[in-house]
Amino acid sequence: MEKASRMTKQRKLILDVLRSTKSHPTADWIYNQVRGEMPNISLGTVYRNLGVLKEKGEILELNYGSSFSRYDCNPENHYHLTCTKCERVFDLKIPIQKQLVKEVMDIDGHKVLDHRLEFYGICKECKKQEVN
Amino acid sequence: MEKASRMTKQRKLILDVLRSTKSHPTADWIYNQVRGEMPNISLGTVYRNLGVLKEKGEILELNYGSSFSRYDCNPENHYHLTCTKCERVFDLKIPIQKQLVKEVMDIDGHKVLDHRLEFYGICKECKKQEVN
DNA sequence: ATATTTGCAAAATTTTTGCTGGTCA
DNA sequence: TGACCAGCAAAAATTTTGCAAATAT
Repeated sequence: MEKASRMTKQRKLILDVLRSTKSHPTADWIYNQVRGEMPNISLGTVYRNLGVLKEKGEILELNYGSSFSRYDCNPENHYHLTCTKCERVFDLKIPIQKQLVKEVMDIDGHKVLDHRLEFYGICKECKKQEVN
Repeated sequence: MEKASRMTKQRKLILDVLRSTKSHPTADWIYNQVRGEMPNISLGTVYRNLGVLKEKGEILELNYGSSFSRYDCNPENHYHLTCTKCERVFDLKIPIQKQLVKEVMDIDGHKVLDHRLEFYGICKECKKQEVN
């Protein structure tokens, strides 16, 4: 059975901060935000709580294409585009591609439990500023 | 214009080691393999060369779903399945999903230059050993 | 009451970098 | 010959962990 867990002030604050932004922040960014409200919180606590929240399925850890993780308050699988110009990560509206899972099972014979799809390119906003 | 680059003994050996395996090894694994042949090579050199080879488009760096990178001697985009049981990474045969790129451009309005698709699950071999 | 969590600091892990001398083309 | 590269070792960057005190339920 699942381990008990408490909703401490720290954990709640971390979750609130993550839910209050549309960006996909790093642990360090979250740490700095949270410190505004709770100056003595430690970075270790932030990491531990992000880990717990991830285990409970309340958030996602994104560690794609860089040496550090970003976190996402939306635990449902969805896809992202990382802008190579401004480095921001955007949620995409395109639907989950369920047929891919079937395809991998049929063609490659593995049992698929999960998948991640990440795009890289120039975001809508940076595109406007591009000279042709 | 592009920077010149030399095929040093070290760089060649690193590339050969990477090309000789179907696994998707870490820098440290490559380092240890290469040391068998060239005991004085340094880990820094391995990292530097993997970086150069990646820049030249000869290999891929895979940094998805873990805290460290793996490397792939096949520089063409292709998809992987990471087995959550044996931790191995498998190349998949399913074709590149070009329509996804168009979908992201049409639905989300970003300019897509590249994409990565990673699957997680139980590989063909581990599946056999599973009890039902 | 007590299992869980915190803050702190130290350590672990993975990767990068400065420097000086060596080497490929 | 001269830009590029190697080895070494130290540092950087990110994340994890041990411990004693505090806290949520």
